[in-house]
Amino acid sequence: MLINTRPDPSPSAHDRTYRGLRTRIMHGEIEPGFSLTLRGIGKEFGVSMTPAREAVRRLVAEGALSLSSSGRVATPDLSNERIEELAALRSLIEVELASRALPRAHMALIDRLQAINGTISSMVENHDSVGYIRTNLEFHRTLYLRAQAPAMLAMAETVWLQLGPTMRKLYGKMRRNEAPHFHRHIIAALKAGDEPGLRLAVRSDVTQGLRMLTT
Amino acid sequence: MLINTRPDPSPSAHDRTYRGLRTRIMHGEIEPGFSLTLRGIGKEFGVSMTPAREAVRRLVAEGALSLSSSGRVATPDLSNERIEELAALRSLIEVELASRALPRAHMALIDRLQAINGTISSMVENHDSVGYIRTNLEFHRTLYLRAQAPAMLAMAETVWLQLGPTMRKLYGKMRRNEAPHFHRHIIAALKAGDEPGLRLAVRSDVTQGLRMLTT
DNA sequence: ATGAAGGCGATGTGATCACAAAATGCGGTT
DNA sequence: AACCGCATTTTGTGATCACATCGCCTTCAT
Repeated sequence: MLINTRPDPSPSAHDRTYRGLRTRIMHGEIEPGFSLTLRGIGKEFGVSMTPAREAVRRLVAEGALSLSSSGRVATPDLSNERIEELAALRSLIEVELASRALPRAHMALIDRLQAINGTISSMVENHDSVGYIRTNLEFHRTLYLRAQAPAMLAMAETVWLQLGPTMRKLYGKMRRNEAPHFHRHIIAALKAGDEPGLRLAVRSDVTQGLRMLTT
Repeated sequence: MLINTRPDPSPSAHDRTYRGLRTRIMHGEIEPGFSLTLRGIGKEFGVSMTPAREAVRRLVAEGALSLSSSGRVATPDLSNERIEELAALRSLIEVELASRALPRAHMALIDRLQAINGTISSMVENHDSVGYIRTNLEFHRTLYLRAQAPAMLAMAETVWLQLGPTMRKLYGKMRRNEAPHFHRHIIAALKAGDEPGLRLAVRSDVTQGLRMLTT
């Protein structure tokens, strides 16, 4: 063995661009309605227009970006009806994922979830909204990974992506010092092996935040 | 008024390519594992490699095509676990869509569903498997459109797309003359305004076909 | 006859270019 | 001072090209 200790030796340019944009959108670093240009994206990631276009097309296909009639690309400004739909989808899919993860949830997983929950609290104290969103998603993803259902998890992440820019607005108007309330219910239900309780806790956690956006 | 009676004056080249490939995949016209080339796609749709690449990237993002490590693109050959996941997703989302469509389902809609059901029967008689899949999806889409939930419908169509090539195999080994059995249950539940019955009928209809694939 | 090695063709990737359409800003008019 | 029209600039689209890589097939040696 000689060189190349990196796991992925050469991520293609369009993939780097895609991933970069994706995390920025999912973590709510871009406000809804913000408009992007292909040349700007290319310049930012040091690539030409071609990979930038491919990354944008991919994100448009996933609903993370919206394409105006003239081809202009921007982060979507969601209507209340669409937010309600996406919240319902989160609830449907994530409750199922949690339910499937429950029989496989050992103590080590619960410990990790509690540690992540602690990080979320510190994010709240530091008023770091992007960090809050990122760590909150990490909490959910850590749980759902145990479900061993990659297609469902991908679906859930697609919904997160669509809600990303809107999340920013949500946690902007959220009252501070509000720790992740229902996360404790989720952990308690996991410990007790209480499936109905887990379903209710996940549904509540997913629904609570989005509800204050549609009013 | 002079020219241009078409509703869409100039669908972009990549969009025509995308739509063409999409319907062929969703309707099961391509067998699982079939491999495609960008130049071949471009030649088929009369465009250059650039729009073909964009269409392919979009379809890969939706899970309709899979990308090998070397960048080769092919229709995915789904594992049994993935088929089970996608069937569960269909069940979750489509039951919700049907439930939301129920209060808006008037007699005209039920008549149209019955007409589509008749077309499905004729497709079965003619041994037209592609026509069967297409008309079957039309049945579901017609119902779900009444739910007025575009994000959910898009999600459901993404799942259909992923199952498209696999559907071909299913209806190949399905015994002929088997009319759409649970569709009658769906229509009956719609007429009666029976929500639990509707949920059960949709879940059964979605699950029955996929079950014989995973065995 | 069989297996390996080398070469040739096919294929994906990314950059660049020409072009059309849209947006922006400037200047003139009322 | 406000508004309309035109020109300039910006931006997306699609085609083409150069290049690296992968696969396949031929060919040669054992």
